[in-house]
Amino acid sequence: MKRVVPAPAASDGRQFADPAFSASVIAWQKRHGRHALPWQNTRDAYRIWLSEIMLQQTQVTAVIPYYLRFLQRFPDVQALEAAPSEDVMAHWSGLGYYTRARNLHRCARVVVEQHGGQFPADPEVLAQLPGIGRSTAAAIAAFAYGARAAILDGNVKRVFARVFGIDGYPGEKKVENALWLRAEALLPEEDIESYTQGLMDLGATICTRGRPACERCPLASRCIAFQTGRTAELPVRKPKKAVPEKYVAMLVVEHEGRVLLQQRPDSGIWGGLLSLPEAGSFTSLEGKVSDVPDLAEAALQQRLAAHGELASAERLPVVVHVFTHFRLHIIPYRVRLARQVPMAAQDGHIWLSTTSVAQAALPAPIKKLLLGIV
DNA sequence: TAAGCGTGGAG
DNA sequence: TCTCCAAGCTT
Repeated sequence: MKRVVPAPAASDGRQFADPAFSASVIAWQKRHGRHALPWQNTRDAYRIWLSEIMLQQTQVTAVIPYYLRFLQRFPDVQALEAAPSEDVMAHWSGLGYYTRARNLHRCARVVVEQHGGQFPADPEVLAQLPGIGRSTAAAIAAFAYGARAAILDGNVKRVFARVFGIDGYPGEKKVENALWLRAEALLPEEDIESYTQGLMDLGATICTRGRPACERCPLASRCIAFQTGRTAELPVRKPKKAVPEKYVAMLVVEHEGRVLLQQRPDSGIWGGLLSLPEAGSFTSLEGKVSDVPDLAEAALQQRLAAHGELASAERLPVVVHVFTHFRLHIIPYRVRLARQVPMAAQDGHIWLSTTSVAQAALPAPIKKLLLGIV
């Protein structure tokens, strides 16, 4: 005897389709959305690409001045492709996540060399380029070419988690897949630009993390979080973890109006940037803070043997810099040399004029430290 | 799959 | 002062 089996839920997300949803977003965006950001009102794929990369994990207000300076120096993909990497890194200095800058430069080369200087219109092709993932590819394709492609950034995740009452941390694969399914299913047939921008604008100006303005939200009547008083709980927070403490001694070696810097490796923190030479480092798990001076002194002597004769050394105040995943205590030593040993770019060392510090490809806290003392 | 990767603004 | 995390991608 046969049992009646309920039809399996469509795994392609068709059951989530809802034209009224996108209609609400589009109508709201046209009337209340943002229309004057520096990267809007253009179809220039280069400008749109640049903005999307800068905006990854970075807020609009932080991006705007960098975007304008970058565009002035590198007005098109050919200019960027032809530029030396130090120049590119210098214009990214302070914006963070520096892999983005190196991938940006790599991507410019690929676009010029393999795509005739034209960004592809197909999101799947875009997503093959360095630094461009699924969501960024969709945003570029939508804004530059009107392509029908779904984004899923932090704004969309927040809006969807609340409107559809989706539990679970969105960083979790299972939850993210469920969100992508909604994103694809809810795409309108037309007016992709307004819809895509509308989702971002809703998340940025109405459906904010704290104190969302639900009374002005066009989706409130269909929002599960709003109806059930759960806007403060959704989306589910990232599980908290202990933040490791790291300590590093850094050398501020000055001589005749120049400061000694060292190129950092491409991988790891501040990858590809210049920074101060280091002399001893450890995490809170390995040793004690009180050991740092001794570690530094020892490394100091070795280092100085390569670069000159030590005239004086002085401890500077500790700089604490907080990253997303650890806290760094920088213990700077100000060192003056009696004479400078002739030195080529060994180990990636360079002498930088102190008047050039503000323009250099330095990490934010190092630039700030140097500008305060040289 | 989850961890690594910056910085600054908001609350 | 402290917590949280933003227009995510890469390995």
